[in-house]
Amino acid sequence: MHTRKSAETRKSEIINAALRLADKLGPERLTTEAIADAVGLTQPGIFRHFPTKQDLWEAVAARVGTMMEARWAKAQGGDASATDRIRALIGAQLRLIQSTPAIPAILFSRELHTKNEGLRSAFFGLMSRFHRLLAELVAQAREAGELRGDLDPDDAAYLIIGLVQGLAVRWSISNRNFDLTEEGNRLLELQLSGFDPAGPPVGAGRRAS
Amino acid sequence: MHTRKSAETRKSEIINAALRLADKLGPERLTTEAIADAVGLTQPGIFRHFPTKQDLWEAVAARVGTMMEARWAKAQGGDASATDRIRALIGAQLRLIQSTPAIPAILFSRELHTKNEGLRSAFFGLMSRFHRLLAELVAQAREAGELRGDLDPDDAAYLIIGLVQGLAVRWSISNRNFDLTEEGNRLLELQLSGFDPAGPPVGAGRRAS
DNA sequence: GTAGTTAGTAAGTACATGCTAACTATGGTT
DNA sequence: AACCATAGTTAGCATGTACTTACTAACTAC
Repeated sequence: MHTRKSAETRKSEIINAALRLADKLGPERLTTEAIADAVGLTQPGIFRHFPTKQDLWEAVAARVGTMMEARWAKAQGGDASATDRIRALIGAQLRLIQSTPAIPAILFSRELHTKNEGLRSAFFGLMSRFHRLLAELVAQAREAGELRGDLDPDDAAYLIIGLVQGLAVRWSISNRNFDLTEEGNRLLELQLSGFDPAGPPVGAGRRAS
Repeated sequence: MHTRKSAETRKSEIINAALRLADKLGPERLTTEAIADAVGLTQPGIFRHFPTKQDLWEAVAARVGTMMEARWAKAQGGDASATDRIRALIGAQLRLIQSTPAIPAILFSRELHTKNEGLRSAFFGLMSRFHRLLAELVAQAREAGELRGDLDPDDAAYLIIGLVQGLAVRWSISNRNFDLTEEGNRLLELQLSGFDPAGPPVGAGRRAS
């Protein structure tokens, strides 16, 4: 009756389902039953692959981590300017959020973090790495004269990350009624224009319109 | 045996406890039992004051709403420049978050929102009003020549809100190991410097150090 | 083809949690 | 001082959910 698959593929399926459902239901309301249904197993079948639900969450976190790092690495490839690499990095992050909207939900779920210190620190580490990456790019761009020389790379990176986070939050609570990457690119250009060494566009001192 | 208080004060105590515990446990893990313990009642005693838990959440949301609007209004009073009113508004918001850290947790809790459409739209409305307020201040500052004339007030307001949200998130998942308002003020100054019509500080075109 | 391993199932346990029902006792009003 | 509206209690129900146990059937090695 039941179709039998290798543990590897099943684990992967379960993690995928968890990511999909964590978005649909919210991370805390994600039950093993819901996952089992989605994946075509009985509820206890989940525990064949993950001894506890916490283990499942850790696997999900690991998956999210590798997804992110892979995209970050790819966005760094090539020999574009530092500023363009910032654009690429943020673009990659926005596309990832768009394709896997559970990520911010999990990342910022207070529930998971209070219950699960391991997850909290894992995500904190992820965000720290993202920040470091961005700050380095800002420093490079500054060095290359593409950005203001008085810019603190750490703070500039925080502002850019805030842009992404604020956008993700707004996207989520607005029921996703706008295009994430489009809006994100516009805001990023505005943010970068504020970091421009040449100052704002010509004629910006007084109202443009 | 039990001390008996007026329904008014008890309701207030319950809401306070809910706010404190929503921060400590996460909004979704906040149980009526925990609230009852904190307030010195038995668990069913809560239901004497709020027929359902949803009613409690709505009362909490209303409280948060009035808290925010009161602070916003106060931060607007006086005859400071538009830019300084932006500083005051953001400062007020940061202090509110610092004194009531449950607020971002509740505001962005996916769980509450999926379960409770009323809350979702209430908070969405709150955030929209905040954004409108900020955007108007930006527009005024632009009009007064304090900010770049090419600035889109809506987008600029989104960036500033992102700054606050990103900060709140980082503060939360870092276990609050930095001073929120201090960090916030520094980042706000950086953000505003990017909106300055005069461009970046003198000598910023190349590395300052 | 038989034996051992393991993915899967059925049935059920333990416990948390929102909520109800029936009763109790406090404290302001008369 | 008696009254009584109501804040509060005790006991319990219904439901949801992580996890267990004991078994079954599919795949794999010999």
